[in-house]
Amino acid sequence: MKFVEKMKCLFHYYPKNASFSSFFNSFTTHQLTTLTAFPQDPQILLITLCSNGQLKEALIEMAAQGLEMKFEGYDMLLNACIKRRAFREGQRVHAHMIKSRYLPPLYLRNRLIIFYGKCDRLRDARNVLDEMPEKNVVSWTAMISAYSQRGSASQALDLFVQMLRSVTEPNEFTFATVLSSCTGTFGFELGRQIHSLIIKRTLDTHIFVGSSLLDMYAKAGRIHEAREVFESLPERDVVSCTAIISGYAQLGLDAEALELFRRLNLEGMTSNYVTNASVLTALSGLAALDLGKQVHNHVLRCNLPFCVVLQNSLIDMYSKCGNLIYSRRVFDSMPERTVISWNAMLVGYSKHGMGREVVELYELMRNENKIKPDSVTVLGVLSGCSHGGMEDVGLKIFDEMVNGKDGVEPDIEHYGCIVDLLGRAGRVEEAFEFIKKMPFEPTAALWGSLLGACRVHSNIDVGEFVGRRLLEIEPENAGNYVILSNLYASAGRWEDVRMVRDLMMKKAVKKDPGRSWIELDQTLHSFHASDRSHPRRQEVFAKLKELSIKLKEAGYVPDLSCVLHDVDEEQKERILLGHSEKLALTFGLISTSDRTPLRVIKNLRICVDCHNFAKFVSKIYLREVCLRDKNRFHHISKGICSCGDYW
DNA sequence: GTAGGGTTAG
Repeated sequence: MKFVEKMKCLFHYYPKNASFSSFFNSFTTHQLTTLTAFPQDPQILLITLCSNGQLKEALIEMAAQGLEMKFEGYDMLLNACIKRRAFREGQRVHAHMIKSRYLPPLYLRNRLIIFYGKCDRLRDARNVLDEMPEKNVVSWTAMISAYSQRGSASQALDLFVQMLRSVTEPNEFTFATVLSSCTGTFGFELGRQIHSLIIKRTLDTHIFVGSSLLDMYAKAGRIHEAREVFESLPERDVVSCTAIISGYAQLGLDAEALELFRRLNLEGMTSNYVTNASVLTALSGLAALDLGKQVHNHVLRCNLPFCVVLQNSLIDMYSKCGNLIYSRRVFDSMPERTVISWNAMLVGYSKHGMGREVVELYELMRNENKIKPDSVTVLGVLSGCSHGGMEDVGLKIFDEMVNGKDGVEPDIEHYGCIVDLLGRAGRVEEAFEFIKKMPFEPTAALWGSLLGACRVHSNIDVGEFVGRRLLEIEPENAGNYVILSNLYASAGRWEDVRMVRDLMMKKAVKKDPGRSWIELDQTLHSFHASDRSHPRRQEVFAKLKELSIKLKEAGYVPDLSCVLHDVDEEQKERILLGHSEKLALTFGLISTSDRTPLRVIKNLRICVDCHNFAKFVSKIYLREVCLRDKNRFHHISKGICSCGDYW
């Protein structure tokens, strides 16, 4: 009894504006259990019930206490509801306050905002804020945070601006929160102004504010500014390090992300699952399978919590490194999956041209009926049907989507998949009609996909129309000129071939430099066209010469139409032989033992000649070649490619 | 009491 008396005394003197829950959390479970064994002060009973997680009983007690309910009781109840995200229960507590005409102090109103925010009830949270006779920095920040975490960036920014006009000054919590909503053109402009404000208050080296700031710059594509903020931080922690690594990775600066990850590890950075998920994104981009496996091992060894996000990253990494068996193994082992897990697996099959597996998995997803498909799901399925030669299934799924069966709103990308699908199947005219009837303005990418189909199926009428249209709306894209010129060449229209080439020279079209690479023993060997920088370049070029002769004897004919430079044939052949994917492939041949499969990655689409070259290599040297280009995987074996020569 | 980084697609 002594203990109970002592506690009652403590309650009495406990400061009224302080959190009661924190006071009570300092008691051990044993002490709390002891308490329940004694005749109760109603207030103590309520507190004990909340601490034991007996929310239902606590609500009954609240009803019984009626007008006697006090600050401490409400505080405990709300605290329990926030912890458990118990919306209905919390709502009853709020209703009880109103019914008893209890006027909650500022602190409790703030707790209500936090409670509603965590339960996704933004409208309710906002009502509490709007009805407050006075607000402090916590009230504003809690509401801004609620908006920002629910993805309502513009509302978060609006409220922040409103706060600046009020008497309350933002603090480091507010800045760290609001910066995470500074995305898009407008958000970024405001973010810059906030940055100046932060500098004025010498808050720019605050670790929370700083990481939020650097993340904002990175997401706006300003990686140098992000790096500057990162370097100016007086101390670093796992979040700021992860923010900068993921900044690089998300911009496709995979090598830089990896480099930084390695350096920070050497400096003693502790990584967590977010860091590892981010570095896996970079490794996916690089197709660095050995390094990816290393991260996987590391995660297992360190007993990092194996959360869905990390597993999703692993699925994606293995699939982008060409190892779908491993992807599926991770997928199958997951106790819980999100829509992203399904999407990553579906997109994996799709990029490998495995249409049947895509459709099977999609059916499994729908039969399980646990996770709802989203826009990316359908995109993966449609493109999987297209790449996997399952036109009818794809069209059926698209129809269902348009009729609202999936609950997914079709957008221009989905229409693009159908254009691709029809074009691939040789139904070029139909694809053309489909575009004309779309409820969207066709994009350059969409016309581009139709132009590709026109070339493969030699449809000069549609192709000429589409090609000229494309040169108008996207004159800087070299790829369009190449395809149109190929199309004219296939029809023997040499005048037009010359015209397209001249036009291309005149418009000074810059082409993305092609790059290919191959991973050997955890090292990436990268090549660009006619690259002479690799330490083993002489061996590579010697082998390439040998290959050229050997392959020609076997029937390989260089496709000179892939070279648009106005040079003689001999030189064209030399240019063609210097393509980066041929260099990487040749390097793989001389650096690995017989029959080892070769995995080559190219940053752009593979050219027709290199594709053909790889097919001959696979046949003559009995090698399996797995080639990842910008669009998809090519599994080449015994002279045959999984893409069916259409990509 | 309020705070920063993450996974698919493009």
